[in-house]
Amino acid sequence: MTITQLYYVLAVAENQNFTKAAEKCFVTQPTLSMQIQKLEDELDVQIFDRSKKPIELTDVGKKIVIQARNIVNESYRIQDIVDQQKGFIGGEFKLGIIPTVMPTLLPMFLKAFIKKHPKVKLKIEELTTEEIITRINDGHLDAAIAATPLEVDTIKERALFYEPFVCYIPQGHRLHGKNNIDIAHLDIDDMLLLEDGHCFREGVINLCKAFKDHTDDEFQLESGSIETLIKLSNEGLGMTLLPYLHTLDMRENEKKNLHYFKEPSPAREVSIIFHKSELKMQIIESLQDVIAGIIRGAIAFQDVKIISPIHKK
Amino acid sequence: MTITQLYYVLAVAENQNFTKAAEKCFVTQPTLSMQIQKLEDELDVQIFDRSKKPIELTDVGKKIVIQARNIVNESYRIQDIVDQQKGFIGGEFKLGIIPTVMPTLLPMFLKAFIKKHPKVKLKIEELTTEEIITRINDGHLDAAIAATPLEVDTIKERALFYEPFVCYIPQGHRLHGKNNIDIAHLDIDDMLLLEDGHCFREGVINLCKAFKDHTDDEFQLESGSIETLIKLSNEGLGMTLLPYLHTLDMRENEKKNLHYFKEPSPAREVSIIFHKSELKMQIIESLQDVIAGIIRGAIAFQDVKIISPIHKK
DNA sequence: ATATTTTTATAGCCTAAATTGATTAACATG
DNA sequence: CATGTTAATCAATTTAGGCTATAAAAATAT
Repeated sequence: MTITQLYYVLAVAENQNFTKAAEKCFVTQPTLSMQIQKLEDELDVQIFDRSKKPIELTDVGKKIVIQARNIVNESYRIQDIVDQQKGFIGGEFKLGIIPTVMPTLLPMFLKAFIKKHPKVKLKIEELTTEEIITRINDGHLDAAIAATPLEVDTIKERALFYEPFVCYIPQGHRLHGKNNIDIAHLDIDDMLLLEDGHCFREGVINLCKAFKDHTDDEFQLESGSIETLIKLSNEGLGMTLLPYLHTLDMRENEKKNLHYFKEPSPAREVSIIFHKSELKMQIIESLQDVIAGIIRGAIAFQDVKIISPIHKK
Repeated sequence: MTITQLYYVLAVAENQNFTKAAEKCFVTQPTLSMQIQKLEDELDVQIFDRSKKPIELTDVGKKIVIQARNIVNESYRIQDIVDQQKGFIGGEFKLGIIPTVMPTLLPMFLKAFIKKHPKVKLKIEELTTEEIITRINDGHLDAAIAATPLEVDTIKERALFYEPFVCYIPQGHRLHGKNNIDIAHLDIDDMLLLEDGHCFREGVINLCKAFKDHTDDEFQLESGSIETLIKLSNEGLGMTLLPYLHTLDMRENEKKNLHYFKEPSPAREVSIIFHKSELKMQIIESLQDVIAGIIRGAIAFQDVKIISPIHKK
């Protein structure tokens, strides 16, 4: 058994296809076929059920894949140990960011981070929380920035900052003009929400539900971006909630529609998250430092109440 | 990097010698030299400091060895998964047993276990607790039977039974004839003890210390076996404590000298212990079942007070 | 039902890597 | 200084991994 063989198994299991997996591994398909057969012979067990199309894992195969993932990850850590010893911070680093954090936070820290670590090849992807969790678990992401707590036991979290929710209430709305909004005043029915899949949406729903038990899940107006949300709100279609950082670079005439919650303001916890195996931990910690340093000053709310970003049934 | 290379590194680290390590791996010394050099080249770091005699690990080397141990162990688990799937219970199984448990417990379960699992090649070694911990950690033991709790975070414990301490008090001793001995009556100064390194000794000391603060560590009479302890006691050199199972097959005239503690009787917890990686878990669980089944009935004390087997400073 | 496409397995070949035996170099020890 | 021990080096051999080409099997289209 070799680490390479295990790596091939992972590739085939992921792609459910020898040919595609071979491309990902930069070898030819016969190479994969043979190495996997060799491993199956050695263990004297079928890992893949080749009678199914697309190809499937057998029951043992599934367990072997989990273990293979472990071993391959742990093998990466040896290079990690060496890098750490040498103080070398570099290589590819794949970071996921949720859509509602991406446009505001990324410009704040990206330059500083690249300057600090020119040898790190940052690859940033905008992904939903769900996609992030999958990719951290299968090793396709080294870390991510997401709203927490997530309660996923394979993933560790380190809080970066607490970002308050701010009300955007257009003129003519019943709450317009009021400041120090109380959570109890919110009504999910005149609240514009992001599309399904955004954890900020879940946060808002959780917040509203905290005071009113609302089982009807059919929200009428939904949008894919916060910018659109603001425009829809301006059209008089309802109020909406914005993450605090989004309110910093708004036009002056729109800023007039911002209304803050009375403290403790509801807020989301934004964290850097990563697999519990703690691979590339130096880079993660450095990124954490950079963001924490930049955010300090930008957000200065004292007392916040953290809203869960996950949908509870 | 290959699993084989990591295995070679472990062998050299353990033996501090390429030639001996090569023998253990069933390859020639140049093979080891070359493979380890190759790994060092690939990682671009020295794992061994070859200027020292005997050869030593570098600082990174030490960390790499820990990680290599992980990876090699995890790779064994793949075969474990396959075996488990097939319901195959077999292969080599290395079990350590502490000296004060060995002679009484081993005869009780050995036959039954061998009969239940004829394909398992049992290798049993009598070892002190300290040796057992080292060998479980470095993978030279699959499991062991020892007094617990040990508080070693790499090792898991499963209690098998609670074995009460029984007083052996020769005629003429101040406590002779009394039954329902109270712990408070014990005096470490007229207590015969096992040699250093036996955890039963530590247990007895902890027990005596519980009531009298005794800092003088110079015990006069010490012995390497419980049999000798009894003989010394018969010579009028003091009383001693015996593990309950030892009292079952004593001669009748010696049984007269046994005095039980009043409940809750002090007792040692005897457990099957194994590395947290839980390799060969089917065998371990089966062994646990066999021993638990046999001991049931042999020990029927209701209320016991567990004495720690470790020396606390 | 047949042709076409897609996908995996097989075979033969080549190259690179692992291993060995023999030898050398370095070092410690009597 | 000689001797024994131990790791490194070198050339030779074996083994294993990978490639190209091709066959076989299965799915899809005609």
